Amino acid sequence: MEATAPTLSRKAQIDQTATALFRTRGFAATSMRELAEALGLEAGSLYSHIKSKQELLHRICFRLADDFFAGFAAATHDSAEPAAVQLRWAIESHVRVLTQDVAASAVFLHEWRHLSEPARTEFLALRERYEAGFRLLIQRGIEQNDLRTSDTAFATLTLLASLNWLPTWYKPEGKLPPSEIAHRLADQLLLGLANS
Amino acid sequence: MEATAPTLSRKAQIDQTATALFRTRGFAATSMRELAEALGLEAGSLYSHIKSKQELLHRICFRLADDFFAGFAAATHDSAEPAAVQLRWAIESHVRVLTQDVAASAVFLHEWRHLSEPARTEFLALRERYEAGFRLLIQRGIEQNDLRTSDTAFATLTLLASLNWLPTWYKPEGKLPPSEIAHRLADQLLLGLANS
DNA sequence: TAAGGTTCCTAACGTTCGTTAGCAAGCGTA
DNA sequence: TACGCTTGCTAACGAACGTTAGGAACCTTA
Repeated sequence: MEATAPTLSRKAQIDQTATALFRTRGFAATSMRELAEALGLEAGSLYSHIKSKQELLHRICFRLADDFFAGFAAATHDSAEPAAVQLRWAIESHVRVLTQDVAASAVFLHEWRHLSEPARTEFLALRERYEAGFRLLIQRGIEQNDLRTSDTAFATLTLLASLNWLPTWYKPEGKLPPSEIAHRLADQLLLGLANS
Repeated sequence: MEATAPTLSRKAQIDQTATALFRTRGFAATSMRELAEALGLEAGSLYSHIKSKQELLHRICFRLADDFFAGFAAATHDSAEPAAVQLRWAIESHVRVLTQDVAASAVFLHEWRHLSEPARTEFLALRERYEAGFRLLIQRGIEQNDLRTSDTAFATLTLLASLNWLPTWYKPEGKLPPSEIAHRLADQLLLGLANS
């Protein structure tokens, strides 16, 4: 068992439906019977495909973590580029991952608390590593005199906060394409609201 | 019954403990037995003081909504002031409410989904009204040539997003006093990260 | 002392929860 | 045809859930 690619279709379907339910009702408030009904089958049948409810949450959260890291790595790959430019790319990559799967992003951002140990601790460590990446970019941007802020850690949190609120209001069918959203977000965060 | 001020102390104690638990474990994942144990009594005893678990969530959410509106009204009371200044005050008021009771703020921001109807709909309407207040300030700031943005609604969402992430990392015992946090947040959001 | 209110208890209710066991139908491959 | 794999079913398990009923101890006020 656990070979390369058997039984991926039905499992993926369960993941997707679970993601949508976890997003709107929350992990704890979503029952396996609800999930089963949304898929058109009985609760017990789910366990032919998954091991537990916890496993679903685990897969959703860590898959997205992988996506964020991959995007960040790509955005900061060209280290010859100024840090401020790399930061803008990292912001746009972050937004791209968020908009690519809004439901999974919302779960990733809000439902990770319900991960059982040791996954929860592992998740938080990953999150911290990711934030540290942004912090370093901002720090280097300041050294290169392209950015300014009184508190790097503070600025990092605020920046990611703005980005991470996106899944609460973003609608894939909205008029703004993800790339445009990413661009505007980066503009507003880097240039501010005030007229110079 | 339901007179002016009988039995307020124990009830308030329950509210406070429930707020802390709802924040860390989430509303759905917090059981009345857990809540009772945290207060040093049995589950059934809670119902001498409250009507239901739902009532607890309702009170927490709507009390904070009141606080936000009161703060906003005070911040924008002097309509002779430029909109950009009123906006800064409104931001600082928002941060003040958030930091005054971080646990309740976190519940307000994340657990309102579990309000049952019609409270949930009512809550969302209040939230929209509050956001509209900020939107109007930004709009007027643009007309008065003190602010600039390509999309008012967009800027409003981003601004509130930065503020609302605060309860996830703010520690009352931290080195920065709330007023300083409010000031820095307003600065970063209004002036941006980039060097002019 | 009597009355009323507050606070908390024990015990239990009906329901829902995540999960398991055992079985059967359908499938493609040998 | 026979095999193994996938997919799904029914039925049930023990546990936990929110909530209620009924009673007891305590405090204050009359």
